Amino acid sequence: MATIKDVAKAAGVSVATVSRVLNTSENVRPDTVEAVQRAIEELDYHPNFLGRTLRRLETMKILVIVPTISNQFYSRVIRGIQSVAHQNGYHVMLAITESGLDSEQEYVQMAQRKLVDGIIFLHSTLEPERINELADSCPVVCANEYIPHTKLSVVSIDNVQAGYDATSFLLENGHRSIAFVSASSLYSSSALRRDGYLKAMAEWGISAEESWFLNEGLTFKAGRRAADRLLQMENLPDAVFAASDSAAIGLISALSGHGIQAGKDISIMGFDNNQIAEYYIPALTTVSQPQMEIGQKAMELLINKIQNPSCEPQRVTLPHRLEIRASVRLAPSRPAREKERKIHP
Amino acid sequence: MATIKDVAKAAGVSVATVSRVLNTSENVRPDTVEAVQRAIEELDYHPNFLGRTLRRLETMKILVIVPTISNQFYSRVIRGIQSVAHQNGYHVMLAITESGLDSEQEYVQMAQRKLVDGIIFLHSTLEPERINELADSCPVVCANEYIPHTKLSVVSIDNVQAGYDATSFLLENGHRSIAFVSASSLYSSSALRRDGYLKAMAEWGISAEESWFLNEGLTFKAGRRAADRLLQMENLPDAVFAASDSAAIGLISALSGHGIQAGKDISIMGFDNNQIAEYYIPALTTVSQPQMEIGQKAMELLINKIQNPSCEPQRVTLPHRLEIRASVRLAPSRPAREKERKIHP
DNA sequence: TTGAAAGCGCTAACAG
DNA sequence: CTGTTAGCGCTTTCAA
Repeated sequence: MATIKDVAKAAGVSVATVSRVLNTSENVRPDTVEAVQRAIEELDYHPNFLGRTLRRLETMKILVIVPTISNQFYSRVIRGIQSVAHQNGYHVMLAITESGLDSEQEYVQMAQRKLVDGIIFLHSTLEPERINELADSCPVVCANEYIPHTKLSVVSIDNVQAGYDATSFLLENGHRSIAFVSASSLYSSSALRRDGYLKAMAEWGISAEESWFLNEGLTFKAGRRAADRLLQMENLPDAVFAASDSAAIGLISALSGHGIQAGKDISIMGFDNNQIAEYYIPALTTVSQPQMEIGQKAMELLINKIQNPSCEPQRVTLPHRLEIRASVRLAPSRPAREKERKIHP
Repeated sequence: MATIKDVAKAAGVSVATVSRVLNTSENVRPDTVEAVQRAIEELDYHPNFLGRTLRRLETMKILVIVPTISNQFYSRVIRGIQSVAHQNGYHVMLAITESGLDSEQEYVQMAQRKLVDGIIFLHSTLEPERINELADSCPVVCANEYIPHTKLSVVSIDNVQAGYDATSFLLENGHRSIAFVSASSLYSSSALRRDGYLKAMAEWGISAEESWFLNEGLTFKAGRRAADRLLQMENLPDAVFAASDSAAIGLISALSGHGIQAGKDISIMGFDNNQIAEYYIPALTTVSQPQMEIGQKAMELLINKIQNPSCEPQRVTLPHRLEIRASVRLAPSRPAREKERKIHP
């Protein structure tokens, strides 16, 4: 491996000059530049960025902590992050915490060890104090989930409003008994959507029954479990609002195995508008989130924080949208043209 | 930021001793260890790994080049990679090349610049020569796709056999006119599955018609496009073999919009056994790949290559399996118990 | 416009 | 068992 020294020697200049050429800096005579470049070419030299990194004490890497990438919601947020990262010369490292294989704690150390310049949490199970500690020594932002008792920047939709809109839509279309499938309150988003759900129900004067809350989780399997519980009830609810498309699909699939058709015998509302929602049979009515934008904005905030560590944390709310398809039975009177209503925060 | 020097000073020892303690090395008196640890505690010292990295000239990072992470196939392979990486102290960086946003070339430079210790390609659009060049200066392995004219280790299923098995299954169940949806030959896996398809068709004395080859791609949208073409044919084929579950689902969804039911009016075979396959309606008959294992094995090969650069490239073939569900109509005579036949390479 | 030299933070011989 | 010392490869003052 040729080093900068070898190039300097070959070009008959000092390492400082080579360094200048590498960084396309000015103040080098054109013929010197050329000589250096020839030497680089001849030696097939590639600068070792570790040296630069150590010297500059910046890695140009950021860490994204994500529960799973099997869910399209996260993969789209990550794409958003990656696009902005790339535009700004950053590289993205992923910490997938699912299954506890990689302890979050362990990854957080990477920041303290200066292996990354910042962290984006797409979800966290760490205690707020630990996060605050971390945030004191390293730029951190949250996307999608809000971590209580911390003063971090966070970008997400208005989950309360989204839960409210989804539930209202069900109510407006004549559904009254509405079950709610979500993750436990480990996810702030789930808890907030539930608040929205409760608010809408209250407005219509309906008090939700205890049995309607199915905290089975957000996965396909969770949906299936929720279906099992639904099937054991005396009265099947009119509708189910699931806090993820995967859960909604698990639900529909399991119910269909018992001859219950979504969109006909029962209405199912999903959340996220994953690509499959459009292709599922029946196509899923769901709440669409601007996933790419969430990622992009989060990365922008992080870069801002890296460049200007003393800046104030921000709370960015992006718009969601109801995506009306076939899995929710509409009231006969409902006009068809109201296909996509955009709700701004 | 406290450095190793500060700790040394505070503990009244040399930096070498601190370094020894950090690396849990032997040969340090217990009370010295304790003194150092106290100093570390007091100063809230976190070692800066960049120093170590530069010194050891190894980053303990590997790069995974992947076309997309929105497809569950890739996310599972990545999980496999990550699990083995983690066990061995490596961290994973992702290069998502989809949409040409991140040029592959650019990422490959990271290896040359010593920012990563090795690369796993899940797919590549680089010319074979460039890959070979790269492989000369950096450990590289391929997973899933085979890159022709290169001498890299690669781990995948036997795609010819898988294509053959899937097609044979359709043939055995009475289907004769079978369309084939796949990506263009940019993906070696697609080309190989096609070979298997042709082999099976030939064995049954059926010559595939030109119009049966629908090289629309592997995405949901590709499946939809394939459906459009199917619908324009004079005679709808008996069955379609799609080289991905997403394409199969796009297909089924689009056909269903025209009143054609998969599993009844037409048979659809998918590929990959994504989680959705089980939850789709109708559930997808598909070829299951051991995605996690592919990733794990690839990472093992890479680590081996890193530790022993002169080792010979290997070709690892993992078993696939037919997953029989509802989207393929079975011949009446077919015994039900042959539910899962495992085919070893 | 260029070079010499001092590190970035850490590790690893080599002495003692 | 511990300290001294010489770098890893690069950038960046400071002089010349």
